Amino acid sequence: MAHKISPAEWEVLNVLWEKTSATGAEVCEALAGEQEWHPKTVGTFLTRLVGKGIVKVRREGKANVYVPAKSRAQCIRAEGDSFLQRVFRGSCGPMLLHFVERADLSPAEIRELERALKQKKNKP
Amino acid sequence: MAHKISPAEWEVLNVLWEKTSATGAEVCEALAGEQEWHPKTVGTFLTRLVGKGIVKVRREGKANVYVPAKSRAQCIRAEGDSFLQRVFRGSCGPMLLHFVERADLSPAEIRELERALKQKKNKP
DNA sequence: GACGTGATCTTACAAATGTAGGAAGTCGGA
DNA sequence: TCCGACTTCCTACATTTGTAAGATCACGTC
Repeated sequence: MAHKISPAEWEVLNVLWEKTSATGAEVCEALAGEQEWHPKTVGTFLTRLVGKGIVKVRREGKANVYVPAKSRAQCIRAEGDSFLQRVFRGSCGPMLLHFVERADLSPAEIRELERALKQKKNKP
Repeated sequence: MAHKISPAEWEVLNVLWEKTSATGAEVCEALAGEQEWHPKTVGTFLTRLVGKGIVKVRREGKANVYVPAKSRAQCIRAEGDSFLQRVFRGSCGPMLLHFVERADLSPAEIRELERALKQKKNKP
């Protein structure tokens, strides 16, 4: 948990988790349109992620293949906790209320949330 | 929206919003126990916040009084959006689900959330 | 086996962030 | 009025982050 993940690194990581593994060029391509990053810039982020122990690298032919070393859920948990602490001083209720009021949710998502809440109510 | 609020600045801002206004020493005191910051460090954060236009300063006697220039809600919205984008790629549903499942909610909070969801359902 | 083409590794640098030290201004008292 | 105790203002410095250039290395081809 030591190292923090920067916003740019999150972008890269999201691609990696989605594809389960990728080369630098692949990451770059996947981000095209969203983030116009120079391949070398992406390379830096990947190297840094490896340095932080969040991504592992393996050589395959002439290119490196990067694969996440930590699960998405794990990182989300840490980042979510820190966000909650920072912005809402740890109060979950108000935070959820804020997002629910602001969110753009499909009926299906609303139903699922209601289910989750009901479940929460039943087991203390 | 130009300037970003750093984690340390959030701590300071939270105090300011809570007290509606405070001197450097007061902020420092309010944070004692949570964050062991040197008064000069807190001073730097306050000055930077003023520089970013998020806080206004007014002289009162021998000390400066700092008062937020932006509403808490305004800053929370920006930070929430950025968090949502960065970590959940903008998908509100999964984000909410994550927090609901992980949250520690009182029955009252759960009821309020359910109410908010119901309201959401009724007006698309 | 030399060469061009990509990809990686090493290095750089500016802006932001965390953390203060030192100089200098200001108010309450001796 | 001069002192001491606080405060603030200016300055500093190490890290982290965003953004890449230059050097180098590996592969397929001639």
